[in-house]
Amino acid sequence: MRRNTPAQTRPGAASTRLITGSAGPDPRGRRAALSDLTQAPAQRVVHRVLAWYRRHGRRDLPWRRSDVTPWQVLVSEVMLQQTPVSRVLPVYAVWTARWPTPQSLAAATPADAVRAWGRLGYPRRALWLHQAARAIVDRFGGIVPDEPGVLATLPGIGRYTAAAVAAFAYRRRVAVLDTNVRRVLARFLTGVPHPTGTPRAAEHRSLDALLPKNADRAAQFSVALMELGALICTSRSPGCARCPLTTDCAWHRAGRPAGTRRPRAPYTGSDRQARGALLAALREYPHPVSTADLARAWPDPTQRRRALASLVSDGLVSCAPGGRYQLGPATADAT
DNA sequence: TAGCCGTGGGC
DNA sequence: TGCCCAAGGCT
Repeated sequence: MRRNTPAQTRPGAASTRLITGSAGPDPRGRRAALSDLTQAPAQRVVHRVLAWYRRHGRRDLPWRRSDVTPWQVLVSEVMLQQTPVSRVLPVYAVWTARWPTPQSLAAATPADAVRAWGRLGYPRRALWLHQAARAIVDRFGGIVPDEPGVLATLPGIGRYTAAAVAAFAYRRRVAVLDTNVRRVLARFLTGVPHPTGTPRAAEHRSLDALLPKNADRAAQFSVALMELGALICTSRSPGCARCPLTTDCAWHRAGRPAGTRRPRAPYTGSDRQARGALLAALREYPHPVSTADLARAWPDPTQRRRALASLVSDGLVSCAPGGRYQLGPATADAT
């Protein structure tokens, strides 16, 4: 298998080095390349990315407007997890109009949240957001926390989302390492086209080293880097000709080698598809649904039972009177 | 850590 | 037409 060519390192080069990918021996015996940024100091990278963003990258997205609240930023970040911007926009508009504060969502039922989630995908996020709203009300007086470590204690808020909320809602100087940023840095610094697995500590260190000292500028840089990955340095068809970092990019220098990626499990016929079909049937009606309706949504009885059981286990579905099923978890006072 | 968890648009 | 992908998180 072909290995990527490290960026050229000149002897006696200066000390500005950023490390990315897996530093040290990796499981397959590869040593990560060290990219010498002498020819492209961190400041120049930051400057180029910010200049590109100001001229070409800036999209008018509702969660980027100056009047957004931390709560709205949090909602947008959860919705954007593994979900394209274009599909988030309409659901975000509905959610933020209906539940503009943590208090308002906390006062709703989990079933309302799941129903309003529609077909965004990964519907457990609706439950998590609802639980997060209640936690924010109960534990933080209705104020969205501004510390990444505290944010990450909320359901559905992991390291990325916590950093994003802290940086974008509170202008905290926090490295925001999402899949776009990982791809940009991996390609630029080490020539790896598709970083895989959980982000490594070395990747966080590389991003920290790049991050401007000024908190506001750091947040701008994070948005710009994410945008660069989303619009130019894309996974499938990168627009290197339009990229402000091409001339110093290790991956570009190496001739853009293909790299390898992990195969993903088939979706058609999977339990995931079955769950989705059952949830779609449950969303279709405002009232509890009969087992016959669910059978029409997913005919295979064994898989239907399994999928339904997992949905109930997740709290996305619960039993209703008359052997029917409804959206949302069983309520504590239902008995 | 790997497997699991939705959905629909684009190529 | 399928395959690939999109601002992850949880167990």
